[in-house]
Amino acid sequence: MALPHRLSVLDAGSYIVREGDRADRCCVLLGGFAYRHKVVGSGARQILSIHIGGDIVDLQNSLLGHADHNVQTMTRTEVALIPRQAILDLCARYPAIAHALWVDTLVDASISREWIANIGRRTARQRIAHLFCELALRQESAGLCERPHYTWPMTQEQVGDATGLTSVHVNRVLQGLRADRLISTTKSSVTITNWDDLQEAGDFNRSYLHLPSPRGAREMADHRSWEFSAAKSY
Amino acid sequence: MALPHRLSVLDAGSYIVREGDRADRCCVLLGGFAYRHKVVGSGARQILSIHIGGDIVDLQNSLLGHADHNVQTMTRTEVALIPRQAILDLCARYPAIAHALWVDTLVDASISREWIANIGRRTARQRIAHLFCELALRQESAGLCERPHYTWPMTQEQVGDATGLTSVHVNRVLQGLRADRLISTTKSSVTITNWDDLQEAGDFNRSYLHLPSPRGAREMADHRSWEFSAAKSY
DNA sequence: CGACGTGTTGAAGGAGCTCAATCTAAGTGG
DNA sequence: CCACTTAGATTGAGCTCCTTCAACACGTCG
Repeated sequence: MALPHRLSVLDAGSYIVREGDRADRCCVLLGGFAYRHKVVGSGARQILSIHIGGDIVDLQNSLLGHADHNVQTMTRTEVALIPRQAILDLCARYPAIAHALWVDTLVDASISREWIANIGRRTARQRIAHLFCELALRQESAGLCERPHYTWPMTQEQVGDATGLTSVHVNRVLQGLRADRLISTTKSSVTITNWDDLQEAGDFNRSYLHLPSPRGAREMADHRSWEFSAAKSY
Repeated sequence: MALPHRLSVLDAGSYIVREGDRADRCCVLLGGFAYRHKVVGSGARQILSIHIGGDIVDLQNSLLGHADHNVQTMTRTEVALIPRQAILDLCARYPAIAHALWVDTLVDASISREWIANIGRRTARQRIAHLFCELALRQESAGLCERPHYTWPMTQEQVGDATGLTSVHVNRVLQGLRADRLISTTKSSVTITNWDDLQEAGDFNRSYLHLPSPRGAREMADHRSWEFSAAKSY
């Protein structure tokens, strides 16, 4: 909050960044949901990632200079817009923060890789179940929801655009998941009735999210050793 | 070369990193080709990215602490292995290098995003044509090849694993591309007979690669301004 | 109340898959 | 230098998962 920033509330469907934009500010999602997407030549849309409160949605664009994809809100959202230069200065002044932000973008990249595998090599049912697991676990880990109830902001068409399917097929697969009592849905929420089976159905393994876990303690130690080295240098 | 490192020559098919490994060193590809991949529950493999001489193939893993995917050589390669801590120290001492490496991983992430769109929303023919364009352009830009002849280290099965297709279907699509005189292939090379048409066939737009271009001068200026800010802080 | 966004359903078709056989070229050992 | 092996490329036939197109249902909101 000490950084210069501007708070803003956006309606669902607003564009935060458009492909090709020169990125002069960086957007942090304070509440609500947003997603990144690209539009291919045929006009079809591919959703690249989904973002929840707390996510930095376009640090990538800020650092690369111009946006290579769109960022759009999925629900009404509250965002903080931070000038690009403020982020750069912050990173220059506090190497440990730079490191933390770097790691944040690396986790983001890890999620992208999992999505490549998800879309490239899994069945429609697996892809959709996997998406449910990911979003639920991330919300839970961010302290936004509690097992087994989660916010589900996506339309079936958006699920299709995220998984490389059509909305019609998504509808049929969802019926299957409901019939098998893995999930139950309302307008804008999901209940994961059976976590174990849903994970199994989605071939889901949380490790790619790099969330804190029993192994967290060791990673923490690593980071500390890095700060130490940094301190040595000055 | 001033960093501590160990040079090594690896046969085709060697694993550089395995999923789950604790990453204590970072691998730079000096020559040859390598690829990242994941294996999903069904046993199918998805290739996540392809790497050429000069690429840093597992900076991500080094910084995240443990590998979330495999890295394997595609041809005989020469690599330099650098201790993880040496990279961290280097970053702590020279913020501008840290920034450059960060940007390198961001470009990597941008390529992953394009792959998501490629696999999720393009036809088999588009996906494969797109892959040809990407690899050719990256080789050219790295000064490894000259238009219109490129090294092509991939088997048809690997092309399938990269594009989410089967090798049988890749074979048929390749026949189509050859018949349309977009490419011609030998054992381990491609000639792109018609760049314009291949780009068109692959719905390819180079911007996601963030290569130097007419707009490069301006980006350079941005980086310099960042260094200035960094200098100010000390 | 009508319009619109979203979810649901049916029927038909096709892009890409599976399985299995065959072909080719480049080793490899004797 | 040749028989043998093997990895990869090629081909055919049948099938299926998912798409396409089109209609309809339902709730919300101005």
